[in-house]
Amino acid sequence: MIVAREYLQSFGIRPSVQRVAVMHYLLTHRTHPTVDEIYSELVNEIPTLSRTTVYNTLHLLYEHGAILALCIDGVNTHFDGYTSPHAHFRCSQCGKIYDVDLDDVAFVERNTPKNASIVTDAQLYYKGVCAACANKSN
Amino acid sequence: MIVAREYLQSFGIRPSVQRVAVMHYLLTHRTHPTVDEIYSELVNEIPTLSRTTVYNTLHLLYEHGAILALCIDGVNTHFDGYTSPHAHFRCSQCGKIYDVDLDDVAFVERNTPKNASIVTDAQLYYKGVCAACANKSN
DNA sequence: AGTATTTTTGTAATGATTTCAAAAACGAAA
DNA sequence: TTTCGTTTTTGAAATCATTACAAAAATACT
Repeated sequence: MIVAREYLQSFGIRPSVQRVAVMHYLLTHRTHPTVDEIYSELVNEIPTLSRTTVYNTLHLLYEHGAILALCIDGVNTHFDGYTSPHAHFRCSQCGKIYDVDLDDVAFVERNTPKNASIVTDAQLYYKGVCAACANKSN
Repeated sequence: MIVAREYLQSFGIRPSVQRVAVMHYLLTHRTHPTVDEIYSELVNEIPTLSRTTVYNTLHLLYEHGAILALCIDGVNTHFDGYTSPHAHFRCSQCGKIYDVDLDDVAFVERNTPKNASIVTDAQLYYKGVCAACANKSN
């Protein structure tokens, strides 16, 4: 948790118990969880935790650039504590979201829209069926 | 409308009045509209049109690969009748979604996830503030 | 025409997210 | 450490996009 606390402070975010817990969860779980997945886990260690606080916190972290927000399945927003440039792949069968390495990390930046005055975010995602699910259904 | 009708048939989609109207709208409006924007326009020419039909139709068109579905603002799904490889840029100020050309169209395909058995869709999007909005607020 | 199939429609339900105001926690100053 | 102002958290209620569903309408087939 010490890491999460300092990480938050490096973004100028006050490290409340709830914020540290959310940030810590994202730094230690590379599963791209939803609000509800985060809430359901953390409410065990913080019984008074409110879903709204999780929403508020994720919003705050996102605004400060401390986490990524993935709009990929059209239903839930998924969150990622790993902010280095990479893409995502969502399996429509199992719903898992995988990280995808890029052969040319500068590509996204190089193609920044010409009419953009500020760019705050860029995401590349793939959808399909993962190898694990393809094997199962054979 | 003749173009939309034939376009649908080329995907093996039965060209009902409603489907042709939706497809025609997307082929003639490069604005990445939402379900509601499409519905509100088309209900003028098809007074009995139902929102559910627009949902059904867009779903069908998407499943057949006739249109793109953009999950970019976390609230509404936006649709695009222009399916050639390109990225998108959403201005968080005005909400407009712009098309973005890519300097290397093969990039996305080249970085297809290694653990993907099937890839059905790939999207690259940017978020930020467009030049038009940046000028206004100065 | 008559029947089976597909498509459309409208209403009701679902469920993620936001709103909002009160309560609690925190920080600074004395 | 008390007090006061500010920030944060909380929970209930509201919002709103999307889905479920079953009846009605349109279409295809014989």
